[in-house]
Amino acid sequence: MISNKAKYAFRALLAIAASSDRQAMASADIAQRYAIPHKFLEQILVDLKKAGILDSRRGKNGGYVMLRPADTISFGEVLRLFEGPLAPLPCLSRQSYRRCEDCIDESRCDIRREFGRAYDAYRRVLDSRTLADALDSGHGQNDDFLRRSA
Amino acid sequence: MISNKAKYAFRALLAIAASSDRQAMASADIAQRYAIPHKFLEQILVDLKKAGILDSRRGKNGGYVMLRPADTISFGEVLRLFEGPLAPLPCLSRQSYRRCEDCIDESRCDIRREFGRAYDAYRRVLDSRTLADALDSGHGQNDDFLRRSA
DNA sequence: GCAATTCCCTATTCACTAGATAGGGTATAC
DNA sequence: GTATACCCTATCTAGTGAATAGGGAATTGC
Repeated sequence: MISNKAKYAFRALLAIAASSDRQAMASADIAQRYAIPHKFLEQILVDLKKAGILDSRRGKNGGYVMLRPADTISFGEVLRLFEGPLAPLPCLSRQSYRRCEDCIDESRCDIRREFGRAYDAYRRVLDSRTLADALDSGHGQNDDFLRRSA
Repeated sequence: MISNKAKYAFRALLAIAASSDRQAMASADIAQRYAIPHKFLEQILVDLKKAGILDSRRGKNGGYVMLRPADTISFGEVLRLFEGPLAPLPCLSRQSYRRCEDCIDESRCDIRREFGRAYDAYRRVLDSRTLADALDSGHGQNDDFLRRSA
């Protein structure tokens, strides 16, 4: 199960990406619309800004806007930001590989081989699908007035 | 990342499944061979017995044997035993479905749709590959004298 | 029939993390 | 120059992973 933090991040990102780029979305608005604890959401949005995904404006009419375009941001990237490595075993992570401590021969490990198959399939989807893809698949219905929840 | 508990369970199961069915494997032997804390492993093996996967014999020459054949036990089944639902969202789990609390329309949730794709791919592998498959893929080398680790 | 062996059961500990909550600091627009 | 909204740091709580501890119960071999 993914964390609430990650789930909130996706909700906020999809909301921001789906809105018109001209005006920023305030964290308080997002929080209210999606029933996310405001202070908690603020921390998340700051993380997304530090990661170079969002930009922010302060003061009246301030809020958050996309910094990078939505079709360059994959689900995998966002998920890794909040969950750390997605791999089921440290020895399967490409981005933060770590050897299993008491492993003698990695290339012969049955567990690694089987989880490698599964993880490959999982990762392939998450790293290829972007926020823009997700919005496009929404059957064309713009649900700005609905809560896009999970 | 999967838990140590699950990892230990796989090691033990693969060891038992790979050994000759005639004689039981003692928990202490498995623990020593794979560097698993003995008392911790005992708990795991009892869980596997309660799940109907292993059988046990007490006393001298006692130990554990497979109850169900290795080609009927999928990685998914074992993983669920120790990790609970594998789905990234409660609303995606078939075996223990739970609605997301603040979700208005599940069928329109972008997050659910995208993670559904990824999870399908992941689950498909884990639920189809069995312990026997894993042992068969081991390039024919019987590594009873090696630690099969992860 | 008894002692060694091995499985079995329950409780406890310790560190770590998720998931917030709290409170104020800082920049900006009007 | 004040309201607005982002930003930063600290703290709290419940839950969980990963063991450790200690003894009880069944079985086998002698």
